[in-house]
Amino acid sequence: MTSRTPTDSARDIPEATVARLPVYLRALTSLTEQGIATCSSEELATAAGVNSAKLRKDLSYLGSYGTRGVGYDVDYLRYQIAREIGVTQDWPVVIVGIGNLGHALANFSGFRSRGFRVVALLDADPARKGEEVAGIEVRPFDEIDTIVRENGVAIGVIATPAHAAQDVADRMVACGISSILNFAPTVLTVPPGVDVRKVDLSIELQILAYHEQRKAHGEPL
Amino acid sequence: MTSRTPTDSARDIPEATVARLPVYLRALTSLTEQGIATCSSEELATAAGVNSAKLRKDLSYLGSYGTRGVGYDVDYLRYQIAREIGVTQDWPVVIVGIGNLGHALANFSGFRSRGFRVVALLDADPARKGEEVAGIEVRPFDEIDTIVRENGVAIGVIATPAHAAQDVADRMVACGISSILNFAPTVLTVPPGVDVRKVDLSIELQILAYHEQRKAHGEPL
DNA sequence: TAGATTGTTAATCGATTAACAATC
DNA sequence: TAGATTGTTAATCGATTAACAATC
Repeated sequence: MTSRTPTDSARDIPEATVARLPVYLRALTSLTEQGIATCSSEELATAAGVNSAKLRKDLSYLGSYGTRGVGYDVDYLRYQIAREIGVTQDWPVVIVGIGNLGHALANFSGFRSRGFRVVALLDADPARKGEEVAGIEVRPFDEIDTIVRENGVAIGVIATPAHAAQDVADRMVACGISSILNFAPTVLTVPPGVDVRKVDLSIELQILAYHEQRKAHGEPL
Repeated sequence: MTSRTPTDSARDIPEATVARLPVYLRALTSLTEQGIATCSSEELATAAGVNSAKLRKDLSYLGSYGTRGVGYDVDYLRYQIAREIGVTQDWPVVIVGIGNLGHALANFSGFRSRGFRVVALLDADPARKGEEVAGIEVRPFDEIDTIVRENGVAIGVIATPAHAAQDVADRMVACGISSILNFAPTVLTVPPGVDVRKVDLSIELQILAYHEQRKAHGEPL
């Protein structure tokens, strides 16, 4: 860390570390459920699937939440990481595109338990209005402005076909959403200040295929 | 590139590059569909959402498939990348866990068009035997050994609840699968030589939440 | 105190980027 | 030839890792 004042509690956390914090959070939750109150960096690292040097380095960006010679208090560390990520309160989320994938996302129970709350399901097809999925009413896409404003939505999920995704993203940005999780297999263009993350099934499979192909040809591991 | 013999056509492609090749592939397909036969690194980079220096560096690991002063032949480059990734033939794939997500995956049309073929849908619940999803019969999980052997399956997709995922992975590995795409929110332990990639909705959302939280607090972008 | 384990340092490794020589 | 654009170099930046001093 270069410089820190007491007020800006934690700055400059590397992206690679940010991406692992949710993994640590989950591992800690799992330890709590097993009734484990204290753990070493070695134990937590194993539960999270990383090595302990990386874990300690990552945690060092947040502060000093362990005790030398002892380890970490599971609940305390869990809370500190949750606070750092920002999931001590719920984030309202909208899902756009209620096809097969949208259905699956709406029904995903991990949402609620991990700091997110689906406030609306939106679909471009007006005929679907009033339909209910996972106890949430499907509403017309045009209502997005109202819904975002009324609920203070900052995060949007795109589960539409590829051809519709850019328009949906534009509309999301226009009504104030500044973080987008995109499941549509297309590159989105958004203004600076808007974060986009993508989840792409066929890209993941192709990465596996690349390595698989090399295994098959007798390459060294 | 350190050293290459004529026979080992392309070695030592960095992981970061491998992860982007599918993105280039998609961008090239899209250019073809637009009737564009030739493109510069700048144009392709824009379509893929990266900068042109990175694109050229990435392509340089595969070989020299462009023409200085001219650019790339879209179809030719597309084929070369597809060959490098290994998606010039179809890869047989099994999906385990036919809940909401499994349904969505089974119906995902991008599978077929991008080098993969779902040969079986497997579910632990014997009552679901005979059910049909996306024109594919749901079969009991126990038949996995037969199915993998008969179809030469190397890639498995796990779409089960978290608590079942490790058992499914063990069973996949036991019958010869060496690449796993895991949608269950849990860390999988597998032997060396087996590749696992994970897709995790709540982790992606938490990464967005972290950045969103900082925006809200007036941090610089 | 002795043993254990954190938090940090410093070295290494890998990825990105800008610039430009090569060359169509 | 002149203009355009690739493929490569080298510098920079960020991530990982091992080792260990600090300290409970």
